[in-house]
Amino acid sequence: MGHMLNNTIQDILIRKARMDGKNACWVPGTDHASIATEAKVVKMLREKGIKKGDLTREQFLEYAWEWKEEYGGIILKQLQKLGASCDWDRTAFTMDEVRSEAVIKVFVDLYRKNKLYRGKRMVNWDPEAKTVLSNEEVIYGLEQSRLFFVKYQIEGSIDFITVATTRPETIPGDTALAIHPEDARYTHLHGKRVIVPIIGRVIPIICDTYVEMEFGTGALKVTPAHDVNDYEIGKRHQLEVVDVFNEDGTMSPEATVYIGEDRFIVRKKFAKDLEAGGYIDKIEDYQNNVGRSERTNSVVEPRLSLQWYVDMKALAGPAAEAVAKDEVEFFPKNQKNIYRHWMDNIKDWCISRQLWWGHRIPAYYYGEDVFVAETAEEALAIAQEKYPSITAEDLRQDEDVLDTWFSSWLWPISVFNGFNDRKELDYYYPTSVLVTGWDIIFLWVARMVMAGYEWEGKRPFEHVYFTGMVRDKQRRKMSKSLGNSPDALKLIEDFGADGVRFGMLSCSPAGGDLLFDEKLVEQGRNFCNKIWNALRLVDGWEIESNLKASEGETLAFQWMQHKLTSLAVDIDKNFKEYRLSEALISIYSFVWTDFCSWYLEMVKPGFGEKMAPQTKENTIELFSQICSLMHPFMPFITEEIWHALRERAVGNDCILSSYPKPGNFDQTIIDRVEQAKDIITNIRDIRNKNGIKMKDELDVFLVKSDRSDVLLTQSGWSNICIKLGNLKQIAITADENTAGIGFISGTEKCIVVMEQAMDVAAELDEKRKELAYQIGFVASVQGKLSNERFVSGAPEAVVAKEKAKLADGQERIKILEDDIRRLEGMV
RNA sequence: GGGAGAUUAGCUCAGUUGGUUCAGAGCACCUCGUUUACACCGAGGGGGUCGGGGGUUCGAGCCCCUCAUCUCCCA
Repeated sequence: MGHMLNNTIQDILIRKARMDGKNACWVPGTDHASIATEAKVVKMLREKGIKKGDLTREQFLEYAWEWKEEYGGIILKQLQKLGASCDWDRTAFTMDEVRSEAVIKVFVDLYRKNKLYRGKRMVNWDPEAKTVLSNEEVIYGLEQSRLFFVKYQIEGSIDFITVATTRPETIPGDTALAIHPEDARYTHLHGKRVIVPIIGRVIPIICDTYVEMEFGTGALKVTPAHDVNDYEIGKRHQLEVVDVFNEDGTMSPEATVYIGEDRFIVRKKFAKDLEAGGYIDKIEDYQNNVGRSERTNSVVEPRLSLQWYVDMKALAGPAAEAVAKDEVEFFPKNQKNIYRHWMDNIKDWCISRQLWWGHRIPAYYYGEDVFVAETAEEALAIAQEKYPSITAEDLRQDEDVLDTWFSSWLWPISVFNGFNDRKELDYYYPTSVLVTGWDIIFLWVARMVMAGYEWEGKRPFEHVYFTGMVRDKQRRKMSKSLGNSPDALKLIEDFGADGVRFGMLSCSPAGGDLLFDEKLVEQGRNFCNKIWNALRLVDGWEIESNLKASEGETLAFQWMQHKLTSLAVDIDKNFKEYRLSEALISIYSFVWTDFCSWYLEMVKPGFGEKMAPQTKENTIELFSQICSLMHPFMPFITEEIWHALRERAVGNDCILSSYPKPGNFDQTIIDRVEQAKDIITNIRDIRNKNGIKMKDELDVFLVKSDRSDVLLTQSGWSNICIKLGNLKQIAITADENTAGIGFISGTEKCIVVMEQAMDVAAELDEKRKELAYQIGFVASVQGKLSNERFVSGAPEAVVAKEKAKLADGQERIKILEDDIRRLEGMV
């Protein structure tokens, strides 16, 4: 679902840009997701009874490519179903030829610039995938485990010191026992040594302030090969490093016990042995934070290993500055802080992955020497400078592949083949906008910015729009592994692509998470249905060529035109700030409420009647503009309607129509019609409350005033009121005591003439409430205006507004008081 | 432990630089509806002390402080 939201947003932006007349280029593509894919392929092979170890690298890759061909297209297919208007013939893949070449070039380039190195580090190791994981790929969670209190005998003594550990299986790797230097309980042990239970190794007791005196017994076993902190302690005290695990999480020969057996089985067995040997003091239930691989869910093992690293400090500078100075602008803004914080604490990037599916590292070894080159031949040539006699067979290429992100971070450049050919790059780079989820701001966004400055010296994109995460109703992130993601293609089938797009977007402000609910796409579908029915209505109108558009129809059309322009102003603003959800909602309400519920009703001919050609033409024009307005959000239905509305020349398509532009509009026309709507709504309410049927025609009067005169002289104004209010007439009266139910619209007193008895008491009650409200209103305004500091301090326009409010309020109070007096006389 | 953010209607969320009594949308809810585009609908309506407290200001949902609750990120 994340993909659906993300791509809906990208499609909206690209369609809008295209309709604005820009050369809009959207390159679709996928990455090779090395860990996930390799895991899937291994699993598939296992189901076929094939073990990865039985295959050569080449054989395995053949299967992997097959798998990729079969399943890799799913995302792209979903995109197409969703209506994504990509430049499909540019479709790129991180492992295709162009992109692979870029990866290798970049690796070599960084190596030669000394920004890439090989080093031994403690890494997050996934024993199931047999690969290194980045911090971002490890998920920590509280898990129930047991805390073993193990007794270590002091050398040359019968005394013991007890150590608490959750991992007894690492005891064979212990090379020291650490205590806090100020821990009074253990002062007498300074300089002594202890014997590792069962193993028999004699190890020193060391003092280190890292030890927490309050935790466990205050004594810590140190296993430098299997714990990040222990490794640091080990370095400080020059401890021996004993690696007791193999790469698949089984015990290594160095462990000397249970060699080849799995770490978790050994944990149980070894604990039993300890117990049998009398080494266990006690065992407590314990909750601790356990890291698991995001891909395989196996418990991550800290492991010491030789890996390739990118020197991030060498790349971070310009990238950090670019975002700080908004040269690369983030939407929403708050992501800036998160980015800065990460940049300030940047760590080197481990890019080796112990997998086959990916770009094989272009490093070639001869003994202890490393030669880095784009090809084996080139590497050989370099090697021969030092060792003239060696041949290609003597060089051994690194077995590992590169982290997938090491190819993704080049995307803004590599999709244009920019490392090879500048033609397209010069035209399209820097790109305009990147749309992505905030969860990969470090993995992807930050690194793309770095790569952009490193190789192009320029930002890769101007804007980054971070979408929220799609979550289920329980606020869990939707993911394939959780299985809580609805089937996107099924959703599209059930609700239509436009319905799904609408639903996803209508509730998705920039950066805010989206709680997915089928109700949302249902609303989208309903909207599509509504528009479609509007088309059916307009389509069915028959014209009578000698009819002229009525004044009411003309005013209705003008009102819509001005309102549409006013809407275009809002939309333009919303697009500039990436407030797409707001833009969509404003269009939704314009189409459903203003166009369907009001405009179409204003111009709709009576039963069996025909319509003026101009009115139909106006309506089709309006509807076409609405199609353009909605098109980026709902491309399918708008295109369909665009062509159903009228015959159009080949190539005259909604997708290429010009997006309605912001411009000047006449607020007066809008306001007058809005007031007509208000009056009509009031009349309908009065009908409702008094049980007056819609088909009973009513007389309505506006009490004479300058403003009511203006309204009634507006051409077409009364026609609209009469039609939608189903009135006999709407006219001015000088008699404010005309019998009937009164209401106020703006500052106008209106009276609906009643032929039947009305509920005077209820009417009075309502009027009194209204009066109380108005009195409060006027009092608050008066309070402001009588405040010397407000009048002198606030801007003139604000003061003027307040004065107008006061006058309006006083006017309304007067009308209400008169009306109440009149009603009281009727009781 | 460090950092970021949130708290507005029954639910999910808007509310842009403080300026209408400004509190808004959708869904849900209530009343009415066989007018031939649409019940995936129409007309109308009810509903919130903007988490608590304090402050700045002529004016606070918006700015500041504080408390409470929650979420996320990093270690």
